[in-house]
Amino acid sequence: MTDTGQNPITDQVYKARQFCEDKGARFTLLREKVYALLLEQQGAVGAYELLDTLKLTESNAKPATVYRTLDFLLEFGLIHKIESTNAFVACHHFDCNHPVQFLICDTCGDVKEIQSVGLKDTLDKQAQSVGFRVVNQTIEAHGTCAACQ
Amino acid sequence: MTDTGQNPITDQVYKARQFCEDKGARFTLLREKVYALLLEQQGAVGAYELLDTLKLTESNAKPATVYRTLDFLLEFGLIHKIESTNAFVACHHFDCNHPVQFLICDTCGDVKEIQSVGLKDTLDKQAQSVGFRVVNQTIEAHGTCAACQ
DNA sequence: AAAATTAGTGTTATTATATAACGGTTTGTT
DNA sequence: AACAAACCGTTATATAATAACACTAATTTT
Repeated sequence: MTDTGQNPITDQVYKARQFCEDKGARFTLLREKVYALLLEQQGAVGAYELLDTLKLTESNAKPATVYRTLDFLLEFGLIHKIESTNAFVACHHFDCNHPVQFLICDTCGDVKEIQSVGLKDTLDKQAQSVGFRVVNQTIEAHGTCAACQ
Repeated sequence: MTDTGQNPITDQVYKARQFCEDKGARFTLLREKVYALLLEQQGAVGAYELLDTLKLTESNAKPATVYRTLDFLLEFGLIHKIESTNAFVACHHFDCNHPVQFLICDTCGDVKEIQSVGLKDTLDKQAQSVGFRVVNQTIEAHGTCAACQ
């Protein structure tokens, strides 16, 4: 499989495989399928909704199947978890190392990922000023996207 | 019951009752008890942990009892939900109208609430720049508090 | 190449979190 | 007193996530 520029999802999956293998991690068929399913979604998806979709081709899939796979994808930054909705969303630029924040449209369900270093730094500084050392951040905004206004 | 300055929790409960009644909402005994229980905790508490505690005095309490009460308290801003841990924490200054962010210590479990207008505005602006209108924000930092370092 | 080790998956069961629905009771209003 | 609305008790169920164990595939060591 090569990056042909023909199919965005295929290309993204290819990039993900390269990324994993470069790190000595195995991008198995199951992991590829789950990642591809998430890429196909326009918004974030719950684990059980994802399971239902996965079952169409992997009839023996179970909750643990999905959660284990999601754990792997999360660990390598290929996907993100939206904490406020318990849903998962594919990440398209796992190779750059930017902080991440989400804009979640409550009307159409679309999730836009933004990468604001300024936002991250502001929170880090606020924390630092009270002696708190930040390890990771959850920043999610709910509202209405441009298209839905 | 008056604000005597003797017991911080009693005083806070008193303030909460005033606040609710000013808004025409009923601060029932159940709501008072749940709010008081949350005030007694040092960190955030899960709904079922709260239920167990509540059962000590309200032996007939059920999940719905707790969730309904939490919903009321959330609606009036007397408590907050920590999305990244599915836990609830009492708010001490529901009367001021500041935005809210949380610093969650993963070592001792303590939750510190901060109110940074700058942080809120930064996120609002970032969103605005891509045409997104923010209705509410979830900002939570995990890490290590000053005491635990 | 065989053995040993590690990583990944299948499967069953269980735990944790949250809501729906309905009936009865209390509170506030007319 | 009658009525309506809000609140609470209760049962059932939906949704989200993990534990534990056996088996298989891949990788490393010998």
